[in-house]
Amino acid sequence: MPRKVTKPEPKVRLSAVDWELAALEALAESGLGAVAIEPLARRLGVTKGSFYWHFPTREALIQAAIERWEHNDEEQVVAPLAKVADPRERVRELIRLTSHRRPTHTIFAALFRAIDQPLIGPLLERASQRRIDFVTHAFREAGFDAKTAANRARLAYSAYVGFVQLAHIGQPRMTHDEFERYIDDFIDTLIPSR
Amino acid sequence: MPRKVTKPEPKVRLSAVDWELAALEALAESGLGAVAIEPLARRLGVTKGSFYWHFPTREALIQAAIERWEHNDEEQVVAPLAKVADPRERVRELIRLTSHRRPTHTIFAALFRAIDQPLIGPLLERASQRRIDFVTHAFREAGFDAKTAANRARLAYSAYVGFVQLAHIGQPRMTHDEFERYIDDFIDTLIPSR
DNA sequence: GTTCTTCAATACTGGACAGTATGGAACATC
DNA sequence: GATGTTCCATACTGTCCAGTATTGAAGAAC
Repeated sequence: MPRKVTKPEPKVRLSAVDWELAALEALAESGLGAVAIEPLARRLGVTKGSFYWHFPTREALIQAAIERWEHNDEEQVVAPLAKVADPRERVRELIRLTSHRRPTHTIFAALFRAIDQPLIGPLLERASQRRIDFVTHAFREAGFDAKTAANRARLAYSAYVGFVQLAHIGQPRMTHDEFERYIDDFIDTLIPSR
Repeated sequence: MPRKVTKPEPKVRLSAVDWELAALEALAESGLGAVAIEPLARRLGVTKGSFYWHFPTREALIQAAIERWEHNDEEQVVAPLAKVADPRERVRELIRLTSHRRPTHTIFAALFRAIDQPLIGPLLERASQRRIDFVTHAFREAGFDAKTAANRARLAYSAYVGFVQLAHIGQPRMTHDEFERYIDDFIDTLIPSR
């Protein structure tokens, strides 16, 4: 017997971090609009009285949550890849890493759907710039000239952003093998093996 | 002297079409959330009493508006291209056509940000499938095998979707020439000139 | 010029949520 | 075991919007 659809977690006591994590969860599941005090409170089994002790405002929660995500994302995606010496292999790894859905990419997609919101736009601008720079640098190391490297990085990143959106409606209805084949083609197209 | 920021259009009398066009305008400017009866009424210089004469519900308005967009889009983008005989040239034209911002692409981007909404998801699924099929078919005619054509079409469409999103925050801050060069590289990458 | 149809204004109800104010319960500390 | 701190509940207010009900006004039809 499921304990209740929206698990009102009879947690003893909450901290600000609990609210941040719940916010990210709601964001991933149902978008930024679902990051609302009262629904989150219901979800956590408390009332909004709790929330306003930990945060002054909804915006502060969103701020804290996305900072947490940004930090976590940097740590789990960018940092591990910096160690890969061969630039072609580095890009291959990046694509492989980002092409398999993980919670952080679900959040990434949700953020893009909220790109109009005041805090989210600048966040995505920063994140996008970092990623594009990362790939541009790798392409340069791989021997492309500056302009070509920049363009190809933009192309790769755009394709990633688009793919993440499409995956959200399950548009590229593919089997696992088809998907792998797609990724391989993707890589071959962007990084021709000379 | 601007007549007033939100132009309360002292129009004599409105039709359902006026509401649909206003809905599309609001959608393009501020997303689906802005397609709300009362704000639109203010914008049109009337009250919601008018709206509920023409439409039974907000959903009906959205339905009508996106149908209008879908029809218009089919007529202005897909149809003209079907005439281009050479498949490579056809894809080139498509990319050129869709890479320069026009109102319909702004709407396309806004729709993607509302992909969670009940009416929008299925719409984008249909539209995406049509576009991907279109490009896949062109690639097949250009001599690619079935799988490669499908993958490359997916890649191209994903890049388009991502690009449209990024353009919304002005992320690929490019001059006109840089942009043209980017498009050329994009085309060369996807359709190598043998 | 009266009647019918079309469009719009006014004045509601109701729901969802942000934010405030205040009181209460549990816990630690001394 | 009284006191202070931490966390939460309750009970508000205010805002925005969907949807309904009713009335009113302008033009068309007769």
